[in-house]
Formats: sequence, C-alpha cells, structure tokens
Amino acid sequence: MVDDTRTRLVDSALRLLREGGLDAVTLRAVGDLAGLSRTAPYRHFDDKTALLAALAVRVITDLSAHVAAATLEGTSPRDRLRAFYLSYVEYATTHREEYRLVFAAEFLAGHHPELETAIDQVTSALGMRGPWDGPASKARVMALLSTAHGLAEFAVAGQFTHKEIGYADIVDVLVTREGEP
Amino acid sequence: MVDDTRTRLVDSALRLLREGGLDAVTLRAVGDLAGLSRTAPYRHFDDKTALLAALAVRVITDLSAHVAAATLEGTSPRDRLRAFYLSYVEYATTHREEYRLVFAAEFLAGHHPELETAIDQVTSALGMRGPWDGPASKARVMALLSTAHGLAEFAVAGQFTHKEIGYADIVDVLVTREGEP
DNA sequence: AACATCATGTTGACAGTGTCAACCAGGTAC
DNA sequence: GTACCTGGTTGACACTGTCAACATGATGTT
Repeated sequence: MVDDTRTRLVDSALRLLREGGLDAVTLRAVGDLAGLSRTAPYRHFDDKTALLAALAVRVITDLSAHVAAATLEGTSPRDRLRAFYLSYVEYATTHREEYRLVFAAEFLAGHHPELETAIDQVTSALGMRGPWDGPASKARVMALLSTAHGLAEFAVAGQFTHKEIGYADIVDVLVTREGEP
Repeated sequence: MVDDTRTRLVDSALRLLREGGLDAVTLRAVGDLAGLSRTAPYRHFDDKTALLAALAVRVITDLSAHVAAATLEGTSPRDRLRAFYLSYVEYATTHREEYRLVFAAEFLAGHHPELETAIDQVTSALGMRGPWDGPASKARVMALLSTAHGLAEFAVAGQFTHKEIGYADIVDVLVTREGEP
C-alpha cells in the first residue's frame, strides 16, 4: 500500500477523538500515537483541518453504512422510515465525538464526493427509487436528512436526557405525521 | 448598572465573532476591544467557555425573538409554520457565525432557563396552546425545532448553495407534507 | 477615623498548540 | 553518478488559555 502511513495517521486521530474528544486531537499527539514525530502529519496533510476533513469522511462513510443497513431491515415503508431515524440518532449518540466533528469541521463547505455517495446509499435504502427520482425526490431526501440531523444534534447535546420526552417520542411524531398546529 | 463591564465584554466578543469568526474570539482580543487588559474577562467569567455560554444565551434570545415575530405574521396555521421555518433558516444564514457558536459550545448541555423561555416564545407564536399542551405537544414542538435546526445547519454549511434545490424547496416539502417513501 | 475586606483590575510567567524553516536520508530518473 | 523528489526529523516562533502575584479603590465594621 502506498498511503499506509496516511491512513495510520487518521486511525490515530480517530482513536484520540474517541477517547478524549476533539481537544485531544492535537497534531503532536496524532504523530506520537502513529509512532512518528510531531510534524509528521504535515507530510500527508496540508493542514490540521485537512486531517480532520479526512477523519470526517471516514466517519460519514461509517455512519451512512450503519444507517443504510438498519433502514433496509424495515419491512413496510413506515417501518423503514422509523428505522432510518432511530438508527441515525443511535449512531450519533453512541459516537458523539465523531458525529460532532463532522459538523464542527469546515469540511462540509468543500466538495466531498463521499457525501453524495452516502446520500445515495441512504436514499436507496429508503426505497426511494424510480418514481421518486428527480429534484422533487432530492428535496424530500434532504428534508429527511436535515430532520434526522437536527434530532441527532439535540440528542447529542443532551436535550432529551432529563426531559419528560425522549427522542423516540419525537420520531413517533415524525413518522406518524398527523395534523400540524 | 452593576455589571456594565460584563455586558460590554459580551458585546466585544459578539463583535469579534461576527467579524472574524470563532477563531477571532480570543480572551485577549475581547479584553482589548473592551478597553481592558487581556485577563480582564477572568474577573467576570470563570472560563472562556463561560464567556461563550453567555454569548450563546444572547444569540438564542435574539434568534427566538426574531423567529417568534416572523411566525406571528402568518395568517393561517400553515402560513405560520412556513414563516417559522423560513425565518429560522434566514436568521441562521445571516448570522452564521453566531448560530454556529450556539451549537458548537458546550453550553447546550448545561441548564439555561433562557432556552426554555425561547422555546415557549416560539410555541406560543405557532399558536400551539390549549388543546396542544401536554407532553404530546412538547414532542411536536421539539420535532419542529430539531427539523428547523437541521435545515439551518445544512444551509449554514453551504449544502444548498450550488445545488439544484434550495432550502425553500425543502420547506415546501416540510409544510405540505404529502406521502412518505 | 482607622482598619480590614473584597471586587476589579493589572502584569509576568508557563505550558501547549499550529505552523514554518532548515536539514537529512533514501529511493528514482536521467 | 548526479540531480531530485518523497517522507521524515528537530528547532524555533507567535499565539493561546490560564494562573499567581500584585495594585487600588470602594465598602463596611468597629
């Protein structure tokens, strides 16, 4: 493999992120954990944010695979929708530091093809094919994704921990969409 | 006023945030802009995060006032819902650094009464009173808020800038909620 | 009136951090 | 055999959050 050390650097960064949060991901620590020196990351990434972007790509890939797999298990369309929401939030809350990184980093602004791959994966898992294609369907997918993301961030921020309602209640509201105010 | 300098420090922090992003908000710069010395903030805030939390409270208060006012202008319930979503996203995109701060800071984890005040304000602006009260209504409000937040963050991250769909299309989907996949 | 206390402010210092410049080894290309 | 690029190192720099020590004025107590 040509870029072995590059992936090893991302490995180290991921481990540091999981164990100590974003603050623990320092270039020196990353190099150290990879068995290299402090400035070694600079031979593989322009910047610290470039390293974090690579890390975010890995997280997104993992997230979309997890969500797509869980969504496929639903039998009815409504079941799949519920599985989509629940698995998304579940992933975010069990990988909270990683999930936070994805949206804290600037990388969402740049163009990353993995993002569209992830969206496609989830789209097909939801069964939105054929008649659902086209821009109208894209808007619907983005609506689902942003809803899931908002829910996940509220959950990660601990907004549902000591409240009388949990995110499962909210998923209920979202899935069985009865009248609005 | 007793705590004049305290609010002046938050003023300085807000201005720095607006002009240079979160990176520009350094304790030294805050003290400097307030006409004080570098460590002056430590006489009014335990921590840098404490200062940022105070700043986040101010942003949230402003955001909820803006959204509540815009929502009240809607005539029909569906109009109000659309106004809610649109004004929320509009505020986030026109104050992107401030909006980012609110969810980047750790302060959402702590208990801040202003948060519930803001939620109440938006709830009443949406006209969710009387029969809508109770935990079922709370879940519905949280569903609305997390959806708006997810949409706002996608918009702030620039996910809709060069795409064939904009966030207005997604609001359409959300407001006129027809069949799911 | 004299004294102690406290809130508010200052400067000095310290450990970390991202980043760059300079240098070094080894493999590849001509 | 020589030039050059890739991947790697150490040294240094400016900047940051934070703390300790010190100043100073107001406040309150006796």
